Amino acid sequence: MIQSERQLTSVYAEIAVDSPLHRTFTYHWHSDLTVGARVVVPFGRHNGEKLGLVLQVSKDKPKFRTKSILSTVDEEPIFSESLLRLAKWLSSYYFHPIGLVLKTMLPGSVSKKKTATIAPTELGLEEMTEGRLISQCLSYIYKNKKTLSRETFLKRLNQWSSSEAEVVTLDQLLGEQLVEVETIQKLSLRTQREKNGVADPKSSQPSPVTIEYTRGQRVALEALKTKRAQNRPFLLLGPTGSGKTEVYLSFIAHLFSLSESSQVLVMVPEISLTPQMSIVFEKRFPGMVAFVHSALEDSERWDRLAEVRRGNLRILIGPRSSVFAAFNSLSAIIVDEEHDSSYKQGSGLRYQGRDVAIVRGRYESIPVILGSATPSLESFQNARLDKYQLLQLTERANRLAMPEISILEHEVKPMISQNLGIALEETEVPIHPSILESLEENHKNGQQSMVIVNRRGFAYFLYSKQEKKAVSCRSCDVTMTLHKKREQLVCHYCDERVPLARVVGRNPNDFIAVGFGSEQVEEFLAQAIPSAKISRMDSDSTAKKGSLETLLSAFRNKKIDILVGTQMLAKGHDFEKVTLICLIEVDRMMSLPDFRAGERTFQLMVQAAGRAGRGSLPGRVLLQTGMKDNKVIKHAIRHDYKTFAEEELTFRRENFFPPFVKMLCFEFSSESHDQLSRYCLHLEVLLRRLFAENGEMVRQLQVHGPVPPPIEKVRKHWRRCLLMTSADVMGLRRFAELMNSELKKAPSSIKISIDIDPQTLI
DNA sequence: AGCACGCCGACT
DNA sequence: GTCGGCGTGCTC
Repeated sequence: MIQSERQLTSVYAEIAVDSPLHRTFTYHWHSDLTVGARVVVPFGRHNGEKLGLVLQVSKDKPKFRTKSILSTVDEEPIFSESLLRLAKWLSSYYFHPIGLVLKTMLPGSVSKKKTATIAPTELGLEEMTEGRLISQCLSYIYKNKKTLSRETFLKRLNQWSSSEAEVVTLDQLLGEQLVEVETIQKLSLRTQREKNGVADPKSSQPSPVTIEYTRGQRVALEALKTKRAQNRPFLLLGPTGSGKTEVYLSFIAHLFSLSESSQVLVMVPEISLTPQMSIVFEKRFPGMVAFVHSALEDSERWDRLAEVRRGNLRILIGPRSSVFAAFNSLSAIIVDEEHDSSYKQGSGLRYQGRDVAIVRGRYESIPVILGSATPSLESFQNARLDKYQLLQLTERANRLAMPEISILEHEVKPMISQNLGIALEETEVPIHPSILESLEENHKNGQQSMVIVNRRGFAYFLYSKQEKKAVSCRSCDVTMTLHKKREQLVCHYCDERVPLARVVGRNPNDFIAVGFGSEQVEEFLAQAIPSAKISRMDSDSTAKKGSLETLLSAFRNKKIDILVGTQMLAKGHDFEKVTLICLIEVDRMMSLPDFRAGERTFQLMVQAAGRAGRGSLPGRVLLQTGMKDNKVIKHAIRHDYKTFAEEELTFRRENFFPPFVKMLCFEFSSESHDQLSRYCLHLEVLLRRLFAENGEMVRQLQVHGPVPPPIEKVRKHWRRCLLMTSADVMGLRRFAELMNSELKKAPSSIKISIDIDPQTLI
């Protein structure tokens, strides 16, 4: 009877397992299963416990033998149907195993604890039956158990040793092979603590506001309200200060007025996750906002996301990973500063959060709004093609003119090549005298300034006159950056630190610090303008938890006169009192060997300029450059995004760059330079063969490489890149799939990863 | 990714 | 003779 009942209710489930395999597995279970819920399954020869996710349930018995699921975890699905669909899209689009995709989408769900257990060996078991002292010890420790955690084992060993006044050590027992150590992975899962189970959205209302909207804001809002169901993303193009945030807020309020339960996802760049952002939203939507960021503990993040999933919190503000959050009733996605590079994940599942947002919006039939003053050319082109609906804000909401950008030409000293052995002179910070003057004047007038330098540290590198070369990192093929205050040389790629004294030894005069970074500018300005309080904001000075907030509030409260920092400064912060922005050295950024160098420089300049004059006083921007005739710089100075974009698009079209072609990059890395270069030779043969065999597919395909990237070695791993571009998206994908299956045969010493739509070519 | 099986070099 | 290198294949 029981047997037949079991057979009646027995189900077979397609499970995505937490392992890097591009396939799913089938397990059985004795009662019904929920699609989208987590389960624990036995996996592999040793049936180790692994986390799985139910993708599909079927009553049909498969032809092969199946194992049974060990236990179910969630009663309610943790992934909705559309999120599962998104997971499958991610897996196929980014060539990433479905199990790992799901794991990435659910951060903090598993914490794998490795527990060491100690078990008696066969010899040990025999020994226990003997009467010797060591036998008594073993029997005492184990009593009736077969395995013990290392902890318990040691505790009992200690107890026995002290009571018997005989010391037996673990090493001794191991040495005599009476016991052995095993490590097992214990799966520990975070579950939903269902509070009442039912959604209980905070019944508070948006705070009433009276705002005088600009014409642009009114038009944009009207379009959002009337066309939100069109299933076409919006691109909200608006200069800094034109009131994009107000448009978001009003639109959200509108959505909330339509439905009591609707929720909104607001994606923001990692760096602008400052308290400021939360204050604006919290003020307008009190008690309705959940805020997640990378610094949160897993448990904290999990709890906040659970509140969103239940529908108790109605707005989620978070970085790129928040695009995976489960909602009770999601009704819109907003991607603020959509051009920002932090939307792209750099390792593992290398997704572009903005693109994923677009796909999710499509799957859930909800509007997606991309906002930026300087949209990515991909998005702008989509707007030109009417794939996105363009909404434009033209005037600044506070009626202030955009800050004027003035150029200060400075002599471009040729960058010293590290190995040429050219005699070097002591370098100094090449800050234009007028910049210094202006900073001083601005300070005297009681106003605040920012100086943006796009490199942290004190000096680019340390040059040894005697050896005629720069000090390099031993794990990476880059020079190490001098950090003077910490008296260290730091590798900005692997973070290795070497004390300065150890490098310089007894003859510091043999070394010259070349180039300058934020630290040196800070020091230089402190000397040049002693009356001003100068601080620095970069990833070094804000590494400690809470220090960013401290620095920001100090600056906002005018405890700091001049803030020196990296690009971090240019993004999103709204300081009312800043009236002068100095951009030092955008030239190097412009000269990077990447087709997006111009786009990035434009974005940095315009974003930085947008920081000035946000309050009642007009702002000013000083740009120090040796490239005053450069078109990108010219357009940036006039804040002329459209002309810049049109010209840049022409350049991209003519040179077969995105958005006119699709790009993907295979990355090969290995600790052995030899094996890597040998494998790359093999790759070339393989490529030639695949080209010969797939004429039609490769017609528009351009392959570059495999070549060593500009930085060939990182963390002791040598690298090669194989870049493929094509205007024929399907052809490119099919070829990549073909390549990918061939690459499965690669030796294990070669690590292979694929970057779809790479953002940097480095 | 792990993990085991399997086949060839330098050591007790 | 064996320990151990990493190539290869498998995971419901």
